[in-house]
Amino acid sequence: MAEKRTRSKLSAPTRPSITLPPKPAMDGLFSSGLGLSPGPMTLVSSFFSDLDSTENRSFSQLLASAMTSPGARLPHASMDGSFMEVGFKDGGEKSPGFKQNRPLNFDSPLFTAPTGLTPSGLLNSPSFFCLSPQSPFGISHRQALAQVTAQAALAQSQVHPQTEYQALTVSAPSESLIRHPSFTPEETSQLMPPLASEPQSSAIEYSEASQSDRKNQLPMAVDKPAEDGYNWRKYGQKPIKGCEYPRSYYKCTYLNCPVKKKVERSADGQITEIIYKGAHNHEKPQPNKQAKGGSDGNANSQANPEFGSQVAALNSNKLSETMSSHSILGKTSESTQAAELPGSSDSEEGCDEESREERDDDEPNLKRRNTAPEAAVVLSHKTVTEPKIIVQTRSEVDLLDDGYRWRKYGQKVVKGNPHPRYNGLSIYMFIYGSNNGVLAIVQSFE
DNA sequence: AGCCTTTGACCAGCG
DNA sequence: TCGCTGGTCAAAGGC
Repeated sequence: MAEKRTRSKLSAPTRPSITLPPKPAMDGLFSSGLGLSPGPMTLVSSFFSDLDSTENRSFSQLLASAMTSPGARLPHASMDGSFMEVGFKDGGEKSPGFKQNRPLNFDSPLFTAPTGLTPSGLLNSPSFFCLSPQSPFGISHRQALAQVTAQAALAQSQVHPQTEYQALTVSAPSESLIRHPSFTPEETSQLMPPLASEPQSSAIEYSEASQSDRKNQLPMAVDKPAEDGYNWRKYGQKPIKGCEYPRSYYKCTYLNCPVKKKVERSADGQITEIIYKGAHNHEKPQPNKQAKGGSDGNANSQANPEFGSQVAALNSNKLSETMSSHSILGKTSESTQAAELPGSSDSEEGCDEESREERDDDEPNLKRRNTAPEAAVVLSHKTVTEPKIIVQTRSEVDLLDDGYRWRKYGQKVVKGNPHPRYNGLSIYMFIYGSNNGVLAIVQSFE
């Protein structure tokens, strides 16, 4: 193959120079030295302002309407009141330059979120639309297990002093978690026992392991990736237009394992997105069987810039600063333009929160989460933004049928997505506990 | 020696 | 057809 290549073109493609293309104004916002990066739910709020360009509905209304949309049907359609316990403190602060920044009514107590982040930014974030609608992505079952474990540890930390929380945050995998369709509810619940009860062994294990890792990682190993339990080998990287850091490509090093992942970083070097593709066909390697370099799951992590940078960032930033949703950074204008903002047709029907709450009570089988979320964006007053994980599922049903509550609150059409029905990126809010939420971003394909 | 990252090149898809 | 971009390969070198 190499011969073939050498025979063909000799002219290497010109590497795109970083000439600062018209990046979304959001980027400027977040890198403008505000100090406090926007929180994930601010993204959400702005996203709805985009979705609904003709009406001035409140965020909760949008949530409610989206809730009843066909594409967002909840198999156990119900919402517990805890969802409403979370106050959305963002006053509708939006990113300048966003296409449509209609003010929203954020009086409705939906989320707690740091200010300055717009959901539109999330949806328009560079990485958000970098997904290829053609390839069937899917975070592997075991991968998700590992991530859930890690995220559980993170959640545990939320009840501890901030310093410890930060430490755990650093130790947590940079891959934040997302609801994964391959999880059975039983498995998930096993991993996520009630926070108030006994500590999660898995989480503790992870925490302990990562503590030792921290000792090695924090001071020096800036480039070390975080752990997801698997060994990865970097097989390529590509510069991203307008982004200082390239996108990196990793393969699972297990023999014949097809799993790959892409890692993208924001302009400040923090991981913005991790996209898994495929499912592992093997057990997660034992810690002592993982390649040296170790617990981070990236066997040879001596120079892995993506993960370590986040560690460094988390280590150097104050907690409030780490709340920034770097998952929205680094977007190129092109990829932003690649997505349109249709009025979410399935958000038309209204559905009030109260009725959902009632349904929730009628759905004893619906799992109620009191523990850490396992998704990309964790919302609470001690939220730390993790890089966004995007999972491509076969359809939204895969997500919605996993036994947990998901509320669809947004959808965007992805250009060229052939999926006849789910032709866009869907965003789900996972409802659990009292003051946390999980953001799941699903791209349908087929 | 083995496994990794780096890096330039190749290929396909798309507009 | 051309240029751009995403994804991948594989040689080279490092640890």
